[in-house]
Amino acid sequence: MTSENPAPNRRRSPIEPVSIERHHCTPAEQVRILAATPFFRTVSPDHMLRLASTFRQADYFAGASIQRSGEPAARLSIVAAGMVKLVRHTASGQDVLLDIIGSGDFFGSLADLGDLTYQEDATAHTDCCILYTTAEEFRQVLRTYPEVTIATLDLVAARLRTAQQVIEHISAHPVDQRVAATLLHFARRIGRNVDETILIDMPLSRQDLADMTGAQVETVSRVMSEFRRAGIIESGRRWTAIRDVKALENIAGHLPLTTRAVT
Amino acid sequence: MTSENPAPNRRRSPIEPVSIERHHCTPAEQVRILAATPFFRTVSPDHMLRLASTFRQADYFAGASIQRSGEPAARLSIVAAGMVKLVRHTASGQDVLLDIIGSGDFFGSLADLGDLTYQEDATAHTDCCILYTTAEEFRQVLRTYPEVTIATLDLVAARLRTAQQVIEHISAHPVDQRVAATLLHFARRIGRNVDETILIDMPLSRQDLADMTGAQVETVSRVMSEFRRAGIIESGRRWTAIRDVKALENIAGHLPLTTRAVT
DNA sequence: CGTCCAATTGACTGCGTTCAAGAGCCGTGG
DNA sequence: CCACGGCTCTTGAACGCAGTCAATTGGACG
Repeated sequence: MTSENPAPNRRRSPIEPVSIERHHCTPAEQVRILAATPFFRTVSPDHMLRLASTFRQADYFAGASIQRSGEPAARLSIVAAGMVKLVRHTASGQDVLLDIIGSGDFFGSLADLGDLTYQEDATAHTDCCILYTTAEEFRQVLRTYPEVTIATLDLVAARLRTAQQVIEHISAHPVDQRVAATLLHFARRIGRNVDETILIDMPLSRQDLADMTGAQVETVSRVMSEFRRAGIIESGRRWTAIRDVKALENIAGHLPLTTRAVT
Repeated sequence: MTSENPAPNRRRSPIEPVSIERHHCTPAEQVRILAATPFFRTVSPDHMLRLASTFRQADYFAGASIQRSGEPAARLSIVAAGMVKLVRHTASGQDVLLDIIGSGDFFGSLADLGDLTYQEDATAHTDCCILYTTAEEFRQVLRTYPEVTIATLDLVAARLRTAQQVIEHISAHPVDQRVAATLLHFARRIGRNVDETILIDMPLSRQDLADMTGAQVETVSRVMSEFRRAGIIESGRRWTAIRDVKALENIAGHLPLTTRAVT
């Protein structure tokens, strides 16, 4: 049987042509993307033009390194397209995956004086397009546009709250609950309703889930198999689908890792 | 034997008269304390006077509840004197202690729109004095004084970095390393050099350490006994002393939980 | 068709939790 | 001043969740 003729019991991958990520943005697109970002929603279009000119662009193929921990924290980066992994490598060799972020999200330095070096690696999780400015230039933007500073504060505060939620989960909940919460986290951010299920259309390996939940690959695999056997989820190479959100929420303890539904 | 005549083998508690925390601040002290806070360092004295008038004061005895998670996030609070515990109670009954903060630190709501209810309990860890303003008033302050917004952003960004460090530790390091890192965390914040040791002059129960490291009381007790037997630490009812910082740093993996030396 | 890597599953180990009992320390009240 | 009660802390012993090691499967791609 070919891929045109799916197996009877298992529906075929719901992401049709493996949508190719945009790999480069025109200047007009840059402005549009930046303006839509939580940072700059309040900025008027003409100011936005000048402001966007302080940003440069860089494209990366999946797997490429964007920034490395320990390097001087020189840039503030915003994801224009694609997804970026934020990873801390520990001395013991275990990786800690802080988050996988998408279009409109930021990473890098906010130019806090104490923030002299990057604390984590940023890697292109898919092919992606990054808009970046220097820490100093962004600092200048903050001084010029106070409403941007407030927006930035809200973004960082939201991320702090998420981080504290993660601390709670890793401190006090068993692995299956943490995996469930992580799946709901992505469902809320990028989930789309498809065929009575919530489709998470992104690569999310067992290793990724393990690094996000502070667990081992094998453990996550067992948990995911359990979920699959219970009819709660379904997953393929580049996607995961939640068939029974209620069940997942029950397992996660009614406490999803992120509240915001939109990015 | 009286407390004037210490036991031969064990030096007596190094905190002399169990210093009584100030329990109420005069208006002048309020202004001085607020002005010394990272929020308002850049504000000129005359502006500071007006600004301080938006704050009210409340005093709490040790153990008293200051805010409860789930309540509407109406206040931004700053610790004027004493120490405050920030705790999340989990459904399973286990507590997660996010931090114990002191003079100049803040907690509560930054008036982020999404931050509608408190995410954690705040409890008076010692007798303490809290200066608070409403979330709305503080929002107005941010709009009026952009440099305060930038300072706030830096504070929240620093706290985010600390939280991510905690995530790394709890995800990837065994309990003894986490306890060591937590002791160093407090040593850097409030440690004083006394008799070749670093004295952490605050109540810090095994339960507190357990809740901060995501471990159980018994496990922390074993680890601390191990440290004591190795001559690394010494501890009493209201204090902990580090005799061998290098050893602790080695155990923690040269990665203390906080970098800043001053509050 | 063969190679490579992710995922799965099983068996065993061990760190940390859980359960339980005892020791130390302190405030209180007789 | 000492005895009592309640608390935290400590230590021991057994259990269990998750980690580790190892072998196999399965899917993607050249």
